[in-house]
Amino acid sequence: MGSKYDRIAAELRQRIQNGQYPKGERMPVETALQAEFKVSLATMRRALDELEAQGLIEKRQGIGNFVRSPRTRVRRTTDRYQWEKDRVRQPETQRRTTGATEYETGLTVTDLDFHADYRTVQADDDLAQVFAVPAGTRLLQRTYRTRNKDEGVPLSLIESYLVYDMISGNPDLLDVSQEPWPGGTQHQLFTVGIELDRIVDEVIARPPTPAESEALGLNAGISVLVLRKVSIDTKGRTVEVSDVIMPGDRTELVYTTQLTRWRE
Amino acid sequence: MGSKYDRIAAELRQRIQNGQYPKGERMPVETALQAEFKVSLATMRRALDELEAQGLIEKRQGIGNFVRSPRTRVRRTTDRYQWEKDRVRQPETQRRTTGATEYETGLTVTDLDFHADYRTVQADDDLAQVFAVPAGTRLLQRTYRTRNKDEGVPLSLIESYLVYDMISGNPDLLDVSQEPWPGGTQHQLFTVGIELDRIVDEVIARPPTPAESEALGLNAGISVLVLRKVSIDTKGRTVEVSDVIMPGDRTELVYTTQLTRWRE
DNA sequence: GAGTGGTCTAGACCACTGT
DNA sequence: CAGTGGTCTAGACCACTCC
Repeated sequence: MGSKYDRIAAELRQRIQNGQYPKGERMPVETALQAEFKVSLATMRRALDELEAQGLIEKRQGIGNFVRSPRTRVRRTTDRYQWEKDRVRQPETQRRTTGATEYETGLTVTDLDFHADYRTVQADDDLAQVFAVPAGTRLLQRTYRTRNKDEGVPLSLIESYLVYDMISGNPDLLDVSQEPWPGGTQHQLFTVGIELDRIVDEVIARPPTPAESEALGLNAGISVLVLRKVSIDTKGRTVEVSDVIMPGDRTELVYTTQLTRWRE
Repeated sequence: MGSKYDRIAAELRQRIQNGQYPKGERMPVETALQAEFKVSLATMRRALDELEAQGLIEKRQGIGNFVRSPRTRVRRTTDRYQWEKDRVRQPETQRRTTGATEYETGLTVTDLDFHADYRTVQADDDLAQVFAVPAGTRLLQRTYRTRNKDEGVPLSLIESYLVYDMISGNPDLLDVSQEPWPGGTQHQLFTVGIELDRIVDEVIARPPTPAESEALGLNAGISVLVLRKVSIDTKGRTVEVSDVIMPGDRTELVYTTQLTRWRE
């Protein structure tokens, strides 16, 4: 804590907070700061690394170090789970047009970058346990990337798993060229007679793998939010497992827990 | 990507994954690795920093670098919101004894480290907006730390806010010495005639502040999960806002969304 | 080409841990 | 005390961005 770079980082944090280095602006160049604090370049850079890891600055090679403005986060609410279910039994024309904007951060047609990819894989121990099937059971693995229409960077990386034999009754579901499927996964399941009872989301945060960091365009020090979404049908079977990787600095998850009223 | 430290980090990752450096064990000392890869110490350490940021190793000064075994995560489910509500109207003896173990990761009596701290503060713009009150409104701020009985490190840092005038009808609620309150916050609210209708959780991940990093004993590169829990009563008022800071590498949040059945 | 941040070196010394 | 990782220096050269 008493190290030079810690004290320098603290001082620079101060300057950012009191507006001496304004949000979005470039900071003094490293050699200037080095001279001001009378330390070696390596030490100066170490201090700046601290600030980067705390998400306070962004380093851009060849240009400079910039004070970061807080990221606007995309809200992902779970209202859309019910909303998607309600749409399932509407006619297709309806499903295609229903205003998806309100839920545009979700798995809706208009904002998916459909480089969707289908594979059949064998359940590993982890997935076998969640689906309550033997390891090695054939699964359909679907890989998606959602992308904000405006930006180039993906909002999330998704891997979805379905038990192959549970959905093979409708060959269209096994065909990647059918994507995007109007009405979403719940409608796909509906075509093989499956109705969802509930969805369980498990949320963790962890450092990104190098591949995830690359794919999501993450800055150093930013974690990913990992959402495992488990869909359970009215017969109590796990019918879909979906792993969603989201950038930690651009995501906000919202969950509403409705409580039952007390009896009078 | 083609940098030396990246390639070294990748190679070491390999060795960890294939078990050449077993989980929990000490890695070769830095000077040995430096000699093996024929790089300077600084470069070697940079490679190891990468692995640390990815949560793969843990550096312990004066001892060595250790391969990390994956953290066991504490699950925080939202079932306990309803569970806590159900307990509210039970007699106190009941409330004190009901097995809290099942929900021990939550705000229950047995696992709270009650260095609770009460202050009255004025609502800043952020809180004023959430409570839908004018900025400057008097709030009761309660600060907690939950601590696992086994370990020394706090599991979470909590700041809870209540509108002062909404609860001042029961002076006990303003008195820190009344903590821990059997039955939890929902029971406290019950004593001033408030029944909760729903709870909205907003979840984000972000790098820790230095203070949080210190308090939670976080390793470098680990983010915190921040949960803002907003409690809304049956009259539609926001009655409590709670900010919970949890270590990203030791926490798992679980949310269940119940869907309504289709009409036959 | 000028200016910026990124990588790397070789070496010194400090701080912490266990014996 | 010996052995470990942590900090810091001074300087060289590379890679990227913009004019």
